[in-house]
Amino acid sequence: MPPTIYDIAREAKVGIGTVSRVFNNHPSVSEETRARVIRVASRLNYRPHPYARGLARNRTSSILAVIPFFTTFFFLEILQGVQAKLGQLDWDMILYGVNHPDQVEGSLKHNVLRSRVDGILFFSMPMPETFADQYLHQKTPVVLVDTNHKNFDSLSVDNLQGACIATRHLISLGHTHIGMLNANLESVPARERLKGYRKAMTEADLPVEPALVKNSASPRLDGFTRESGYDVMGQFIALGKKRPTAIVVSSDVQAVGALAAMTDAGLRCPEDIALVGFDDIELASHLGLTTMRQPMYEMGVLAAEILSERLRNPSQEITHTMFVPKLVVRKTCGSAVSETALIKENVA
Amino acid sequence: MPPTIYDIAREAKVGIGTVSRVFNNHPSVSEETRARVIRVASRLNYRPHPYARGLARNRTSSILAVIPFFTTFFFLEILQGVQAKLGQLDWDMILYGVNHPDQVEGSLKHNVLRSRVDGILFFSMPMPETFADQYLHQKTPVVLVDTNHKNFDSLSVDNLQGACIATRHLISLGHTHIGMLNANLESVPARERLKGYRKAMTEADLPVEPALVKNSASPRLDGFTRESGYDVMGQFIALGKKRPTAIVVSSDVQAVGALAAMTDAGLRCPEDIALVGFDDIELASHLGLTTMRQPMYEMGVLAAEILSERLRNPSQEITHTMFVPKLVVRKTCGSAVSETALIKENVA
DNA sequence: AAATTCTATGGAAGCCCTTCCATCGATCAT
DNA sequence: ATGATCGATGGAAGGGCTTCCATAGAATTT
Repeated sequence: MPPTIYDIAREAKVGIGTVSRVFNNHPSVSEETRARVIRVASRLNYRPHPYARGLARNRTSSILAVIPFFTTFFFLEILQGVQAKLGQLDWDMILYGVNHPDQVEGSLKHNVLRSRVDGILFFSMPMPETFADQYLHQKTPVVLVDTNHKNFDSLSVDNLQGACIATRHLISLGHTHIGMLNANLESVPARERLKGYRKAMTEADLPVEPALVKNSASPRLDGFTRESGYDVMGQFIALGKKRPTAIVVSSDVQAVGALAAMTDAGLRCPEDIALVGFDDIELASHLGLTTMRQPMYEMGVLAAEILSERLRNPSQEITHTMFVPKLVVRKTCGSAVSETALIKENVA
Repeated sequence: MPPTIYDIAREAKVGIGTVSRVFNNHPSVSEETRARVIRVASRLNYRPHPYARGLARNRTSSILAVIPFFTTFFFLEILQGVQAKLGQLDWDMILYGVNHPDQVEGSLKHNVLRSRVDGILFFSMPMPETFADQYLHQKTPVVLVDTNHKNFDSLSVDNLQGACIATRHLISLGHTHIGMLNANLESVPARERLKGYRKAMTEADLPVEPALVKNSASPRLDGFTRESGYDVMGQFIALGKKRPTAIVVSSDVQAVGALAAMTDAGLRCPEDIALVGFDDIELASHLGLTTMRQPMYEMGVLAAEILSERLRNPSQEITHTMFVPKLVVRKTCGSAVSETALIKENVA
């Protein structure tokens, strides 16, 4: 049996209240007493029982991270950031992964409501209204990452701006015949990225040719898949000589498919068609894909910070923070990065 | 304020003991009473407070998963399996990621010992002896995944067998001049995989030529890196005409580097050199890499099962389970899989 | 009919903390 | 010296549950 606060109190010849005060850094404990208690506690290897604490304080010191297991694993890096912050705050992170988009509601119902937590981080999935109501009502703070809801703090990426930067990069390399390979326009990010592309083109006085703007119609993951990239790239290739010299692709996963389509058609990247991706998934560095990188670790840290802020002050104004992705130049736009340099990239 | 067991008892006109019994499926509650309690509870949206429960039962209904954030993310799939099982058992999973190999001990000390959990899943890292002692002493069950310790249950992959299967595959395709590109032999898996390669070669009466067995000397991640794959492949290529026609590579990450080295040298895979990888990381399917796949989801499920078994019966014999990886045939060994078929692979 | 067993139930005690109120001695102002 | 104030401390109450003991009544046995 691990020692309890009573054991410490007895051994240190103080009351339990004093021991508790020591462990909660309460000011009104004399230095001698504090030192004595700490000495005894560390001798007995005492650690406050988190559940007893939680019960008495009416908070759990743990938060729940709800992540999609079904999309790319880009949020793992975010989790690192989240955890870095949680560690400072002495919070635990309970992880709950949703396996399938359709299950969101069902599995939340069963699992998420069960565990009482101080707050929730909700990743990359639209939050079902029933849950929004639920959490709002029971006043559980929720921070959304990579998704949105007007009633909750959120962190997301400026897709418009990102696509704009990507397009400008291609323009700066001298391309004028630039296409956009998009995901399903049902998806908000896809629409935003399209706007960014349009904006950059217009700014540069380049025409936005409808024939060069293609998107997936696939409902699966809103078209953010390798297959959809492969298919849509096929349409571009079918344009023959009228095909674009460069394409802004709405995600790295699609870019992988697009590259495969090019290989199949005997086309070379970037010589025949240059590509810029979006996301900077792990794959991208391996393939030398030029892409837009989201500051994921930082987003994780900030997400945890915002959550802790809101716990401290529940009535503060709701914030929606936008991160602007950064251009990571590799090979698929024809810049002068050698394969060797690419390989070295991850060494540092 | 959420309702408590007292609210339910009052409303349902029973004692708190009865309510508790209902929620713990205790047999001696009459059907009418049980029904009435459940009705009231669901009307008031009652859920037992997990911390109060934990305190009273002296267990937490949560386990801790300690994973390395610094290696490849292959264990995410394992986590899916783990969670599938935990869900059935109504357990929570607290995630703790270690950011750097050197930090294992330090961060465990600070974070892991703090949270009381019923059990621990420890992934892919050698367990420091101090912790082994600690957990053994406080009788916290630990299950190791992808790592080993004689005093704890463990789940791992049969590296010898896997490498053997990979090598046999190359032999069956007619190769006789087969090399092995290995990681740092400091690493146990690397040594096992070498043994497997040797075994398959010997079985087939092929000579194991020292010149065709090369390994990384890099200490970083024991040479399981893209860079080391690139470098060692360079040595193979430098052999000129005496180079192998096929190579068993000790990990997919290294295979990616090896492929890059081949491209740089103007060699084609599989025409000039065929490759088999190991691990089946996400990348592998995108690159069409033939590789050895570990049944990760299943390992996760089993890990959780073993942990729950041990909780039920702490004195049972310690088990060490080996999984044999499966060969996934793609393109890098020259089998007749078209790029298109490859792309379709993930659709189903 | 009495004695025994069984089933269903109520609720006190206990799990380990935090927090608040009460107390005590010391310090300070008058 | 006296009353007021203050810092340090002890410990009861309370947080929401489980579990065990006690008990009432029904069912069974003698």
